[in-house]
This record gives sequence, structure tokens and C-alpha cells, in this order.
Amino acid sequence: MGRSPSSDDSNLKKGPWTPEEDQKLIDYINKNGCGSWRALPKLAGLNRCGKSCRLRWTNYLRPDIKRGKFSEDEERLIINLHSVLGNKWSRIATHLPGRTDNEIKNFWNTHIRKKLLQMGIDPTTHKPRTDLNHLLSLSQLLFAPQISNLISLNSLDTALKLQADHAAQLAKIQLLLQIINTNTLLPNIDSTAAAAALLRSQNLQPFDAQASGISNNQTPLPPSNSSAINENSKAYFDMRNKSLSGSSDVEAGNSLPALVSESPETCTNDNNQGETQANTNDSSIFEAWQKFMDDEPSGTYWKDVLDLTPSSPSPVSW
DNA sequence: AAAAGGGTCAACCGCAACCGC
DNA sequence: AGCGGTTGCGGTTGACCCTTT
Repeated sequence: MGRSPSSDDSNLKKGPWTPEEDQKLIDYINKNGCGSWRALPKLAGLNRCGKSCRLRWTNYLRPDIKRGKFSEDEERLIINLHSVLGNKWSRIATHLPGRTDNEIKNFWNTHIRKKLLQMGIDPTTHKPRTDLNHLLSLSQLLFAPQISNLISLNSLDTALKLQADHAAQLAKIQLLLQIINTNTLLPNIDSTAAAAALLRSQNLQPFDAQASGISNNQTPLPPSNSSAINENSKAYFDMRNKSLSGSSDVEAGNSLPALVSESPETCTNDNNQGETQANTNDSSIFEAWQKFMDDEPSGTYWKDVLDLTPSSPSPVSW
């Protein structure tokens, strides 16, 4: 393995580049091209290692570099590409002319990552978060109606209360789905079918399901209404939707993964077979849930949900 | 006004892939 | 095939700047 060129010479300058150094590098490359980065510093009269020169040129001095804020389109594209490629910054950068891998990496770590976390989406997997902190924040939402009831005695705006109720409902569903998806408590449950049954029982709109992280469809649905979670998730799906329809330069075969992966039962090669299996699993799902709820001392909410018997399941599509 | 804390981003480091001998 | 040199990549660091207290 070749030794690092910068590690063997302590006399070489490190740290921020001065305008004079920049000018020397630009002048040299304009005259002679890049050539060998190892030889370049000496030839250009720079007391830097070749690696440092290459980095300075590719990330900062190159004439075709686009500087300034990332546009919304670029942001959408980065999120989409990241969901397909992961932390392959250089590969992502090839889809954004004028942007460097370093710039995209920084933008991801400082902006997008945080944004996704706030939306309740894991920036690594692009799926709803399952970490403890997030579940704790969901649990806070669960109590939103009770809190708003207390405040409503002091004339809380009705719209705010509705929003709190709605947020709590979404939190419940997301929590349920996360429990199912972690496959620790109920390993045999088909999450997609369970979600469908839950939707039926709650008379939820399709987007409400998506805001909660329920999806068995590659293409997100159009957004609908309000509440903090709803708006955030809506923005995320909207972003990915736009990018899906607008970006054709992602290599074939790299279709975007579903936010919540399909359960093994529904991921068969034969689509019909998968669908049938999901339907026939409906009753066993409810049996399992019923048992789960029976074990829960005060799970009245979940009981309410599940007591709506699945005797005549209507097809749910979203 | 000053200190503390947090955010941003250029630059560095170490590793791995690539290439030529 | 094996070795050494070079380049590219991704993670991390630290200086600088802005905001908050």
C-alpha cells in the first residue's frame, strides 16, 4: 500500500490556502494541466503535498464549480440518489454538474440529514425511524389530545385541537407500524396487511397512511392536509415524487426502495400469489393482535382498533 | 459586551482501488 | 503474481462565523 504523501514531510504546509497559493496553483494548471499531482507542488512552487493541491483544485478552484446554495431540485435529486446509492458521494456528484462530492456530503450532513430526522425518517435507510428517541417523541404526540383537552378549558382554538388529535392518531399508527416492522414483538405479522386492516378500521385517507410510514407502493401518493407530521412527511413524499418524475439519469434497475419495505409474504415473484397470501393472512394477523392486546392491561385504544372485526375485508389500495 | 454553544464547510487523514513495472 | 507508487473516496476534524444567553 502506498504511503500517504502528506504523512512523511512535516515541513509541508497544512491548513487553509492563501490567495497567493491559490493563484500559483491556478496559473500552473492553466499552463500545464494537472498531470502528476505528486510532482505538481514542486513544479508550481507550492510548499504543499500533492494531495492537498488536488483537493484544493477539485473542490474549490476548478472553473466549472457551481457555488452557492443548493436549489430545491438539487436537494430532491440528492435525497433520491442517496436513497439509491447511499453515501457514495462521488457517484451522487456525477449527477449534479458543478457540485463536488465534498460539497454534497457537507450539505447532506448539515441540512438534509437533519431535515429527514425531523420528519421522522431515518436518513440512512430512508424509512420511518425506529430509534428510541424518536419513539419517545411519538409517545409525546400520543398525549397531545389529553393535553389539548386540558387547555381547551381555557378556550383553545378548535383547529389546534383537531391538529393535536390528528397528530396523535398518526403517531399511534406510526408507532404500531414501527413495532411491526421491528419484527421483535410480532415476528409473524404481515405489516402490509396489518396496515391495510388498520386503515380500514380508522377510515383514514391514503395520505394519512403514508404520513404514518405505511406504504407498499413505490410511487408516493399526492399529499392532502395539515398537522406537523403530515406536512413534514408530505414534503418528503412530494420531494421524492418530483424527483422520481424529473430525474431520468439514475441508472436502470436502481428503482427507489419503498419507505417501508414489503413483508416477505407479499414480495413473491408472482404478484397474484403475494396478494392472495396477504388477504388470507388477514384473520391470523388479527388473531395475533388480539392476543397481543389481551396481554396488554390497558390497551383500550388498540382494542378499539382491532375490535372492528375483519369478517368482510374490503380491498384497500393506496 | 462578552462568553458559550451550535452550525457550517474547507481541509485533512486513512484506507482501498487502480496502475505500471 | 507481487510490489510499490498514485489517485480517489468517505469519514472526521477544526477553524471560523453566527446566534443565543
